[in-house]
Amino acid sequence: MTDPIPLSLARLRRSCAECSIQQLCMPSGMNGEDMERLDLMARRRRPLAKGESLYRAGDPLKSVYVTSEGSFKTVVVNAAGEEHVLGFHLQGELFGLDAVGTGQHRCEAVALVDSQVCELPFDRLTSIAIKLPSLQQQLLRVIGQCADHDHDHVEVLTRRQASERIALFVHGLAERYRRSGRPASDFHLPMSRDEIARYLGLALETVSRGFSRLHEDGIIEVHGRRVRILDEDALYAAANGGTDGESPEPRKRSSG
Amino acid sequence: MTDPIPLSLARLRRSCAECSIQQLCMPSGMNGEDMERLDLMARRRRPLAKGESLYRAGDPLKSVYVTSEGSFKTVVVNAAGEEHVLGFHLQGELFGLDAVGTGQHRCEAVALVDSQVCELPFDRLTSIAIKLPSLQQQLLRVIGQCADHDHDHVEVLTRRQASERIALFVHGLAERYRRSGRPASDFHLPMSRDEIARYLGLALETVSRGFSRLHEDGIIEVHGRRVRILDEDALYAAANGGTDGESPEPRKRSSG
DNA sequence: CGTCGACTTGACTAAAATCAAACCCGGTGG
DNA sequence: CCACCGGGTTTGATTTTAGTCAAGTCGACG
Repeated sequence: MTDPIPLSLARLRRSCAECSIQQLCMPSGMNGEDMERLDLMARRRRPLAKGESLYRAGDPLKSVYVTSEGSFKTVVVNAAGEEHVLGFHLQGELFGLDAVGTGQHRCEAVALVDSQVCELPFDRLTSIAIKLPSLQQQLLRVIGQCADHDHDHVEVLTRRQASERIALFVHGLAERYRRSGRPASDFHLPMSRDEIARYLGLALETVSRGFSRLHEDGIIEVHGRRVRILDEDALYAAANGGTDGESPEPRKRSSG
Repeated sequence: MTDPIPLSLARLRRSCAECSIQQLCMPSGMNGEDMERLDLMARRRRPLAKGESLYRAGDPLKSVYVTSEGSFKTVVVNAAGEEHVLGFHLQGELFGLDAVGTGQHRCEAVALVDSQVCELPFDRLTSIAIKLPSLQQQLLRVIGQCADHDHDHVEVLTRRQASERIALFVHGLAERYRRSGRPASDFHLPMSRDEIARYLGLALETVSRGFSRLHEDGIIEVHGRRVRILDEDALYAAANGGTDGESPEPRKRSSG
């Protein structure tokens, strides 16, 4: 593993500016003392090397986390020993809320690449929220948005066609890159085909074929983990049964 | 549709005693005034006839709800016009939190049978929570538990085999009935095969076959919507690849 | 008693899983 | 510099599974 990236102050500022819960860390209606406390709290950053776990299933809820550099996956291992991927957590995104319900984490969070998290001790967060209605509101909203991610996941999983799931997945990633102020139509996948497959409930070969097919159709360009979206509308159409960009008649596959 | 059930006081008390968010309505460390306000708030009950919608996608967040009688489903209709079922909400269960993230409901809630909900205006809930730390804690926990339901749904959907999804679904229902103090191994499904199929991401015929198979195997007894669990361990095993109660060799299908 | 809707069952078809083999690329060492 | 290695990825051939189409059954209700 390579050494953890030394944290540059400029990068830190940028990552905070792009953070999904920026309003938690720097709410406007906050007095100096609270501000200072929250600032201290949120500053606690932690580096993780690729493959390292931030928490594991069964760990007690201590903190929630925001990816400040890199990316994470959350996984559960079922009774049969298979790993299911519950989510990917890109830069600026909050995760770790799976423990709020029971007080214990239900899944394991693993760094996909060398990464940094911003750690938010949960009890401090709630104790400040009690004093600060706007923070409480914001906290609730952020939690709600995490639930929305789960709903998005469900939406992907209920797509019948594998090709639709894959297109929707790529489209969703692009959306999230855009939201965090990063190029949305040209990016590097932090996760393997296998991990995508375990997220989409498919075999890894099926995922690979799906990517190839989108490439063939001129919707995206793929080269390993490098993805470039050529036609976002067609991608979205492909995610919804291909009623638009796709030809309704059975496609001719190559020349044979 | 039949008339809404007239609310009996006895039933009301019972349903409150079994409610998942009972601690929200009757927290212990609460002064008299708060108690009274919360009581008033929570008492607002509303009957819905089978098929009626409680809210629709796009509706602004007003309240969250607890099923006090009957049951609900939440659904989204996708671009292709297909209905996907996101969840079922049995007696005593909280729902409607899908609007917390954006302030608007993302899905529609429909009564599966003639039902009653206990309506909790969200702004009042949060404004009381600000004054009452224990309520805030509890509120967060309850929201977290709703997110857990979504995770359960994901877990079901990532099961490869249709039979596993179905077994896990039945098992999960039993769990929930048990939790709400109802018979857990002999119950009546409030939803149709079609609705189960749309929840599990399967064709309704596949769901029907799955039930029949569990019946054949002596794990459950099914007669339409009447379900009786004969062997809970085997059911759980069937949900996890059937490594236990199931025979590993290819099964002989009946006699002919 | 007939009708309707929900459910079940069967036969066939389409799709994705599986098994298996190549491929590409970055890194390593000769 | 080039041969070799290994992980991740792509591609192909085959098998298994669930979806689709279609017919039939069951039960509730008018």
